[in-house]
Amino acid sequence: MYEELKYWYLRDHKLFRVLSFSQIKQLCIIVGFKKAAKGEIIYFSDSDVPRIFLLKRGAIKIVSVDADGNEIIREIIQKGDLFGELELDSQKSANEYAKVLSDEVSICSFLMSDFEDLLLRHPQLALTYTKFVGLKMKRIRNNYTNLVSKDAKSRLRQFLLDWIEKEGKIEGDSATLENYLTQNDIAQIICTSRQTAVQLLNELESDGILSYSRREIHFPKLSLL
Amino acid sequence: MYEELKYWYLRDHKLFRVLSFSQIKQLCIIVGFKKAAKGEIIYFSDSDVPRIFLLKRGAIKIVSVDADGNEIIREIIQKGDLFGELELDSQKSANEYAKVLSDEVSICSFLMSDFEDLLLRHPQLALTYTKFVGLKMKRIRNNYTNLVSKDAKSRLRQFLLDWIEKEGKIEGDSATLENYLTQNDIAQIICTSRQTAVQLLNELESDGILSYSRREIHFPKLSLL
DNA sequence: ACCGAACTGTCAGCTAGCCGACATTTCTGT
DNA sequence: ACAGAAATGTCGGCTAGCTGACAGTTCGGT
Repeated sequence: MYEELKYWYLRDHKLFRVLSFSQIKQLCIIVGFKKAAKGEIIYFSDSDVPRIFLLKRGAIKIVSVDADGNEIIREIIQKGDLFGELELDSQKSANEYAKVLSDEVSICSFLMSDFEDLLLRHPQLALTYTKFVGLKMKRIRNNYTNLVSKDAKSRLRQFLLDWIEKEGKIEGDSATLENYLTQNDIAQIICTSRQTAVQLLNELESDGILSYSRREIHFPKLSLL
Repeated sequence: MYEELKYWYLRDHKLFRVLSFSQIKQLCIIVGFKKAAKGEIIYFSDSDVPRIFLLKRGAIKIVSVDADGNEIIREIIQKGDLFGELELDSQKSANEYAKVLSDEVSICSFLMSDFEDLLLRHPQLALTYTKFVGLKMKRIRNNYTNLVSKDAKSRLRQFLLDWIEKEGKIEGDSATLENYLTQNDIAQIICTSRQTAVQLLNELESDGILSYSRREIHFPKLSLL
């Protein structure tokens, strides 16, 4: 992989903004790079050394298999997100893997040990990283609260709002999402059954709040959501 | 506050173990210290500067008030735990406060800015702290998973096991917990109603798994849980 | 020793949402 | 172009657990 490319991959991630131009150039911690197509499964926990991944393009879901063999969605990773053992504790969670959702993804990775060294050499980066992880924690905790105190419909609305905020193409008061999730995925994310999710989506549709298709979801009036 | 005391307060926290004897002595970042009795409410978010707190003795719960005015338990903080704006993002969560659960608590605090400086000067500490926050995130995520996939009874069992692991006096195959929680608290922690929690506790009691009283919970045979 | 407040215990009715079963539509590979 | 697979829709029965209502118990303060 060209040094030049590595540079850019790190450069435009907000985590590394605290580093100077030349510092980034010296990094060279990226060791892996791969592409994968829709539906492919990536076992990132079975590589012998712990890694941290950076999703450059597309979207994937992290799923784990419970005792009964059901897939449960742990997390949706989107363009620009870091994933893997962010906790830096190298203890691999068994039977967890990633599944590609969008048509194509690009992922690059670096070794956790390299990353740790980097944090040690750049305390400011370590601080930023901690805040980064903290933010993630906050988001998880928010979901948790929603799950407890809101019903399925509110959770769906909230999820859609979050999604729009992250990836929506907004034009005035309307917005469009490229829909790489199945209704089953959506159901799992908002922690409900597929049947309930379908029903809720259709309710929103007949209320004129959105129009749903396999390819995209359109919101004619954002303020309604 | 005596320097000597400050020293010891930090010294025996696992987070600061990476620092050398003399490094700790130089810290002096502790700026506040207070005691409080059962039932007292501590607003830690209204102090003008963001702080991080260390609970030296006792137990408290972090609660926040939702839109309808209900208290919801965010977190139980026990002896030795850090709390406050661990994410280091200084953005105060409105209407969140702490309530003392045990008979008495001792809390010391330091300024977030001091702590950040400290992390910058000691990269190794920053790394440890990051892992620390990461661990917390992992625990929250686990609860989340339990909430989704397990029923109330399993969640209660899991909670009791966790509690025993943290604070139980274990003797052979039996264990005892000092019970500073009301059944209402327990209910909220495992995300169910008080009535359901009562029922479940009584079920466990008539199964001979535990004996519950306001003061303590005793488990005659841990293996049953 | 007493009173009020907080906590604990129990019951019955109700409902959000799960689950299984099935029909229909859309996509994908050959 | 076609078959099979995957995704989407729809229905009705069922149940875990919520809610309200109330009674009994324990605790802390005066």
